[in-house]
Amino acid sequence: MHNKIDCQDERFSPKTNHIDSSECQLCEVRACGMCSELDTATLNDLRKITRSRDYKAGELIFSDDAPLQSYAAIKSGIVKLSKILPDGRQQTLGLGFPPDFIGRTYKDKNTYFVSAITNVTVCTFPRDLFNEYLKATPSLEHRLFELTLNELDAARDWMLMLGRMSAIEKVATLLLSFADRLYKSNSLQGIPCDETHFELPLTRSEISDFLGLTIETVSRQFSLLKKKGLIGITQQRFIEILDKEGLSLLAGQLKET
Amino acid sequence: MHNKIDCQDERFSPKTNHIDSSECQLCEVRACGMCSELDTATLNDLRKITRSRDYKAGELIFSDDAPLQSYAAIKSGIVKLSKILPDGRQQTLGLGFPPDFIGRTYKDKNTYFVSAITNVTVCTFPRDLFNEYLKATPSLEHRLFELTLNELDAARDWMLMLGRMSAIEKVATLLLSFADRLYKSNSLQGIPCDETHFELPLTRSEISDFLGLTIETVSRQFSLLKKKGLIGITQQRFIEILDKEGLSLLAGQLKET
DNA sequence: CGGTACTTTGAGAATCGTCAAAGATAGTGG
DNA sequence: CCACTATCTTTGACGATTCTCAAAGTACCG
Repeated sequence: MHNKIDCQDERFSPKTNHIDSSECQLCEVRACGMCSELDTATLNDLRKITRSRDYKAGELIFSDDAPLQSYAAIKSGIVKLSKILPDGRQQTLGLGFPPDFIGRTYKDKNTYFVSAITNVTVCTFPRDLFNEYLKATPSLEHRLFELTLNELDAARDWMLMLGRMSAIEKVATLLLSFADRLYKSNSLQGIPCDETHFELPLTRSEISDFLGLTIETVSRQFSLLKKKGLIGITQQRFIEILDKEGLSLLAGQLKET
Repeated sequence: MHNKIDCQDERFSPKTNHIDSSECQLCEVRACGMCSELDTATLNDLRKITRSRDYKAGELIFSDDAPLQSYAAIKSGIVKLSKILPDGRQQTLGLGFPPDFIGRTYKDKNTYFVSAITNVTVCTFPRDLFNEYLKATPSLEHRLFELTLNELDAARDWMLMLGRMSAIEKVATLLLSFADRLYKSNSLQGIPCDETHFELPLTRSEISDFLGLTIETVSRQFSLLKKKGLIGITQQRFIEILDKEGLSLLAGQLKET
């Protein structure tokens, strides 16, 4: 019985916890995540097969080859999706923020890795049971469809960046994107913040994997942006956007006037 | 009445045709496309709001800024999705083959261009009416969800290519991908073909937009592959794969032994 | 305080882009 | 049938951007 439910791959930290009903009501991502379309009864049913689980920064959540045993929804923290070429070259495909859903529905494998960038808490759902819910609950499938469409939009935006932008444009684009995303995410959770200051949750190495560059090139672009007075950097991770318009111009999404 | 149905943007070739019921039965993409999950009654309903439409090679099908008036399903031919930076740099996001669906559901705009690579025939559906069908028909939404997941998988494969592959690897990957896709597509339609000979439907310029390279670099990689004896080229467009394993090795997806 | 991991900076090399020109192909009209 | 043109492709020379390799600097943690 317990086996059936706790079917997360046990090679990685095996700790999972049951979810009680008050937790769902209090869940920060209840309103906008995959659960947002579910009525209380359905949510309660789903809750019974759901386990909460924590991952430390850097831990692997799903591998790209092991059969997918469960799906997950991010409650807090940031994850990255990535692919690796046989010779070790790595490309990050996108980031997952709360309340993103992770796992490839309708296939028994992910074709990419999912790993924790920061400490992460997720709700996990055993694959087989969740699939049955999905089949029986069109509103849930509808919500997942919408989330998937958003992911596809994001993937295509990054394709333009990867294929056609210079190193400096890529870095400027990433910074603007983070400023926006973190601001919205923090505001939503009631955390005081402003649009121009934020902490980059990624190392230079993670950034380079995301932008299709090397660490050194990324570092050079940061130095360049600082020298141009467009951004300020403190402690390597804390970014201040000093000239948002200038940065947007560099990012190449605005037409020069 | 006619306005309501023929709401395709009229700036582009305005010719549309009604679909009669026998046409749906004979449709080449009936079995695997978005219609595959629909029963006869639903299909007949949908058919009433559907119009067939032809586009010549090169024609624009959907723009990236005009409000989306209709969706479409590809019956024959190949389309490309692309984005353009304000300064004119272009990136192709993917190709659409029969029976792909085109158009962003649940948003009133595409964020990319869709244009015909070859001559193309599509079924078009007025947006408002189709949305109502979609809401009322979970099986249709399920099918579109599956197609979208496949698109997302494809987009992520190309992200790895765009971000981390060298020019020669990109070209090798593209050729292998086309050999496979065209072989499957032709086989499905009963067209005699083999896996090693095919006609590239893209110009060098379209290839370069797809791979995130320049025309010249693409051309040089073709010459290189020819010189290495991995491929043969006749009339610039007809490709013969002479050494599939060697090409796969170059594409970087196989581990060197 | 020392060790580890991350970041920055520099020098030189490789890859890819730019500019230019010549070669090939397809379509047009005489 | 053959020039003629427009478009696409190939090739070359050169330059710019990015990568590689190496070393020094900085932050973090016990």
